[in-house]
Amino acid sequence: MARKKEYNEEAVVEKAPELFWRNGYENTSMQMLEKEMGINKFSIYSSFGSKNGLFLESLKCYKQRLSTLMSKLENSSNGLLSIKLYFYDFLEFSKDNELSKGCLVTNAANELGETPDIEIQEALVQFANGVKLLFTTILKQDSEKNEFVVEAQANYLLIAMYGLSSASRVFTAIQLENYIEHTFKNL
Amino acid sequence: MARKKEYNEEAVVEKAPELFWRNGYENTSMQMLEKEMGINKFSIYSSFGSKNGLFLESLKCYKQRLSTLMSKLENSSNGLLSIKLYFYDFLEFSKDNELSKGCLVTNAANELGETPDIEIQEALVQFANGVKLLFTTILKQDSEKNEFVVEAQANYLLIAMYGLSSASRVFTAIQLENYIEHTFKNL
DNA sequence: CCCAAAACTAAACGGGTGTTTAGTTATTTA
DNA sequence: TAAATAACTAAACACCCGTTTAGTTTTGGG
Repeated sequence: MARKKEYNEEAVVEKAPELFWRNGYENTSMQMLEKEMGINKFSIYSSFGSKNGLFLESLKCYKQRLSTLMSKLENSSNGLLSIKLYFYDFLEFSKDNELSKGCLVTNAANELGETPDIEIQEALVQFANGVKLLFTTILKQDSEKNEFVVEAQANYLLIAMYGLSSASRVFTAIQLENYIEHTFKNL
Repeated sequence: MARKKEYNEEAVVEKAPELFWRNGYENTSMQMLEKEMGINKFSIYSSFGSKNGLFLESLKCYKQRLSTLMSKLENSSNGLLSIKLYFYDFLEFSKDNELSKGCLVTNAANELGETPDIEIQEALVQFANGVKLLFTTILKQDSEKNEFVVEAQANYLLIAMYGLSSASRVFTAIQLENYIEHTFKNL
């Protein structure tokens, strides 16, 4: 064997999501990542293979951070009210200054071009499936709803969440609160 | 005087929005624009000044195309039902293949970085204001709604439209239809 | 008819991108 | 302690970007 790494991979990768989240994939350069992560390009490439690889690891980090909110929802028992709270929690979670950074996953989806990277696309789809499943589980707490209603409402809420994430980067907190309240009035 | 232009500015600029719409601003290169518009870079620069200038002109084109739908809504008298129809009309308008290209304005907003171009930002805000004003006008057709309700609902519908545009690039037609129906359920 | 001016072509420009590669330093093991 | 090997530094790589510029062609007015 030989020389040891001077950095901890799991520690430095934590610095990457913030940049991708704030600037998007294309507008985050290796130069910025070098500076933010505190290691140079060679080390990034030897640890993560490519910018794409690093982004995929960043997605994992992001999901883990968001898992706090998702666990809270998963362990709640107030049905729709809990989901509404999740919407508000998400806004708080993604708050940057007066505006929000949106959602790393949604931002990445909005950035997808005509020929998207398959691995990234797959990661985004899986994340969406996870959120929808979570909504479905909570909605089923209300035994009055049959499976078709649950399916339709979960779909509705998934798209509403997607829209909220995207819109949160542009609209004010008051407007977003108004949006959430109206969104749940319809259920 | 001297030589005449071999192309018509108003004709060639019509080709640009499609590219920006489909690929976004950053992922549309001058090379692609040259090919699509059928004139070379020098001509583009002498007619539109810069890539930014061309994009601003493209936004104008896009607004004009969308104005067909907006006029239809403006001249309707079925209140909320007309707005719902506008949502469906928009999906049809933005249809590409099985998925949609979304909305050029929304796509641009989703692409905005930390220090956005002022002119572009202004154009996007003005567009949003126009849509909101249109929704407000239609909502006022229902005399039962006081001004606060109208304001809140217009805001809600604006964000819902923003979300729908963003989501339309990712979700299926059935999912989007389900979203629209839920959106208008309790207004 | 000729010359000035505008429109064209095409190449070059400077800079930034993601990625790779020499060359050096440090550490482990035999 | 010496050879081997992995981690580091930093420069170079090839490419693409938006933009400009030199040089040519076309045109219209004096």
